[in-house]
Amino acid sequence: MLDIEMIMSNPELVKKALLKRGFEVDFSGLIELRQKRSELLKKIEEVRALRNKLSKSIGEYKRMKKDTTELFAEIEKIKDSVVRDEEVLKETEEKIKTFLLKIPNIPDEDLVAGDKEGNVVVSVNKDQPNFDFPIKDHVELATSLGIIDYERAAKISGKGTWIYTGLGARLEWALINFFIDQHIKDGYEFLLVPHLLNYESGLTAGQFPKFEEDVFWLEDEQPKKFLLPTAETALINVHRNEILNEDELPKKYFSYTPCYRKEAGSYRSEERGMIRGYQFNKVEMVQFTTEENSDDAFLELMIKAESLMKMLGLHYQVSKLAAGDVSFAMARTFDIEVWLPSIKIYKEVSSVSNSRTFQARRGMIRYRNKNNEIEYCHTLNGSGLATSRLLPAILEQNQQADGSVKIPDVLVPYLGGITHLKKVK
RNA sequence: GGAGUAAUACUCAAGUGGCCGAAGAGGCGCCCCUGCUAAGGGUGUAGGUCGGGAAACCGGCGCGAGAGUUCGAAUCUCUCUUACUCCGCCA
Repeated sequence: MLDIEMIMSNPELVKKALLKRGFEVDFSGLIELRQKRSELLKKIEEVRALRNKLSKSIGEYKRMKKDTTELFAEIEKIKDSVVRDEEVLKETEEKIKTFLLKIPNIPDEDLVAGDKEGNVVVSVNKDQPNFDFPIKDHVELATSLGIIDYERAAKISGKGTWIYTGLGARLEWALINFFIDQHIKDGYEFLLVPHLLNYESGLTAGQFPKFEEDVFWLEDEQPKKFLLPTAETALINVHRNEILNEDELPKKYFSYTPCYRKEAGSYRSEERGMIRGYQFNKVEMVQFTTEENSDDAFLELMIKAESLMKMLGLHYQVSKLAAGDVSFAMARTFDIEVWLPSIKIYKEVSSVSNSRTFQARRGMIRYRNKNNEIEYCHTLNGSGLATSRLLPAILEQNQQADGSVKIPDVLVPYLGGITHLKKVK
């Protein structure tokens, strides 16, 4: 949520900034609502103050056994005068909130305007791998190595799913464990979080109200719950409605969860296999920090995510997203995209973002600074990393002429010393 | 899933309609005493949010959340949430 005071004091500037992400907004309605709110509030508070005073007097009179008829007559005069105003005020505030909740975050100044065509590759790790043999895509590889079972997954669940089998499951798990160990080493606290979240959590993270359609709902639960689309949604909400102390910041957390997403019918042929599914695995990092340390935290998350990729020895690029490609709640995002040789495309395996105070305002995530003032936290998140997309990349980038796949060295200890996945048929 | 109890400030806790934004204790701040690591005395301190104001300050809301009764609600009524206890079921 944006700071309403900022919008009120500079609507044109905010409007212009949002236009960078292709979001057109007209604040004239909001300004009117604020005006209305201000007038109503003044009126209502005056009447309430008078009423409180009179009520207090009644108490005093009664204790002194004095006659209260006059006071009651006076109170009768103002009693219902603002009832209607109170209703209108409530509606007005509701409208203001609803409006604000649908405004996306302001992109950082250094972002280029426009949609994802404006994304810029800011760095590249390693050269694209060269193959002196006809390469296979990850679906072929996974099938011939016997590490993924798509057909049985379709049988027991449906489309957009798969089963990791045998060494496939162990490889996926090795990735997750490797990441977990790295984050622990870097001083991040490991949280295993609920996967079924309440509405408020989605609202704070910025998924709702705009993207309620994109998640899976459990309608039978009352109040209804949704399956988290990323661990970020849970992690960001850990300190909702809390006031932290500055000296306990930054808070650094990470979690492993499956991510459940509807991905409404957007399958392209290039996204077959494990590139896009209803459920995928991801290790996610989150930081709560101060404005002062916000940019450093972003850098840290970036470096951490990249270092994981480097340790895996994969070819990837880092993209700085254009304003229009940055998601609703975020002010800036850098993506790490891994190279998939079969389709000659880079696919996102990590997204590092800074929401600034956007999520904190929605969820009242605050801290008390050294001067004893209350401020909003800055919240940041970054995948570290999305394992379900890494496995295909490892298969494709590390495939050998004989159809086997070399396991990245750092994962070998997690696989009981296995160095290669070998063909089973 | 059933039945019951509870939710008050940083923590514990008192408070069944007005004198309660809230006793008391701990904690924390300051001062004194003592002197060697643990104790004594005094004193101060109550959050948050919205609005007005240059400020001092004034006012609205606020005792888990929401609604209601009332001139007036921490206190009465209803709904919800959460925690605990017992029973049932279950990895």
